[in-house]
Amino acid sequence: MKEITIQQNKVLDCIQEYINKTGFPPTRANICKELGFKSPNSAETHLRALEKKGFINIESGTSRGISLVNPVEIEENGFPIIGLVAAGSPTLATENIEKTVNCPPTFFGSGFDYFLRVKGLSMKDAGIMEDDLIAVKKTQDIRNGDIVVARIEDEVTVKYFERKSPEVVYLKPANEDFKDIKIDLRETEIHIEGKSVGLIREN
Amino acid sequence: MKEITIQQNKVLDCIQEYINKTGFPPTRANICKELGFKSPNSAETHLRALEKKGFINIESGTSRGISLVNPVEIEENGFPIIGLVAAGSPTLATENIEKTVNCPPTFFGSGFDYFLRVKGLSMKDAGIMEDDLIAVKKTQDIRNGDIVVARIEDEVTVKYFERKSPEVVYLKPANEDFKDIKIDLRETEIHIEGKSVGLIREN
DNA sequence: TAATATACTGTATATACATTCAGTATAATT
DNA sequence: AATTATACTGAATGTATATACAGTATATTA
Repeated sequence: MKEITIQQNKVLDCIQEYINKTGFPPTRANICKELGFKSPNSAETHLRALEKKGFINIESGTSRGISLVNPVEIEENGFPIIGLVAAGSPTLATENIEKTVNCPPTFFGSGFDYFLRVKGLSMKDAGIMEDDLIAVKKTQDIRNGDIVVARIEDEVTVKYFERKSPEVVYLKPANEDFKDIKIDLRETEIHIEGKSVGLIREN
Repeated sequence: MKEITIQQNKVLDCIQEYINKTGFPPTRANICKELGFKSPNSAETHLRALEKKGFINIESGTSRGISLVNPVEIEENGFPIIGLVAAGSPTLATENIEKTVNCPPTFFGSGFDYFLRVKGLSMKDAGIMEDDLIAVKKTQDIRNGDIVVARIEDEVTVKYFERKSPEVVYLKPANEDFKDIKIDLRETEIHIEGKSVGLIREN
């Protein structure tokens, strides 16, 4: 964004005010009237300068085709959506990323790392439905009752976490059609990928 | 604000989307192209109807002189959260806004207008839990099975919508502890505030 | 039964508007 | 010394656009 002159700034402000007042952008003639110009070409040249400097867009051949280029997104906050595949750890490898979602990092309070697309209805009673996006925070700081993204061997699941003893952990679904998964840590290895800190559903 | 027809609502949505997309309102021809009309007069008559009913203003003799009476675009990307109170229509009045959430307008596909904080568990089996935020799109274009924000008298609820006949509408909860609400339109007036197009849960 | 609202197609036209060309003038670069 | 950018007036022109008029058709209301 280059520097702007005083007159060009007046024109820019004029456009903004006109839109606020009427709901649609001004014509060249409108700008002339507002700023006291006597030729539509005065407005035209200023508009071209503003376009060249990146402050506005002008749709060619279109009446009132002026649109303001707002400094757009302050931060580019793209968070990846990862498909929850039955096998394998959710990785941030490009091939596993469906797309990215733009939202503030503080969207779900303390922060999160990625979205996981849920398959199945094992957490139905916790309000987590098929194809919902869980906001996952990578952490090992898990407490009983947290909803965790856990991996056993190559299987990744979303479940309630409950530690019964130093050796025994339960992964509990929120759906009576599914059974609790009991894990004896002396026999089976379990990896906690993170925990759910929020949810997004796209209808 | 009188009632609006489905076609008129499509035109209204079209205007809103066009403004969001381009920054300026559409011409009659633009609307025709978007909605598949073959005559500019199709758009014209709808516009006049919308003006008569108070949804838009039309500046006479002015190109693209359409402005929305209820511009939902409050800020760049700030969407208000409105508490679902038992009494009264959810309004965008300042005192009803808990806070605003920043996210892209296209977060849930086609766009939405505000968030509604859900009270109660009547939509539990649809994965809508207490204190969840429903993304609500103001529209009258409702189909059977849609989750709607409906108002009967002063009571606002979130339910499945199902029209049984021209006179009978059912509002169905997604929780066996709650009963279907049967509404005879000849006796009771029902206002559809909008429909749910998405959901956010903050853990 | 007539009148009105909705929902369109299709044609026509005055004018609102973008845009180019021709100038004048001053200040800042190269 | 020659460009280039800024800052305007003034006139000209093609077209983008609003808008009226003439129809067709269905549904609702008085």
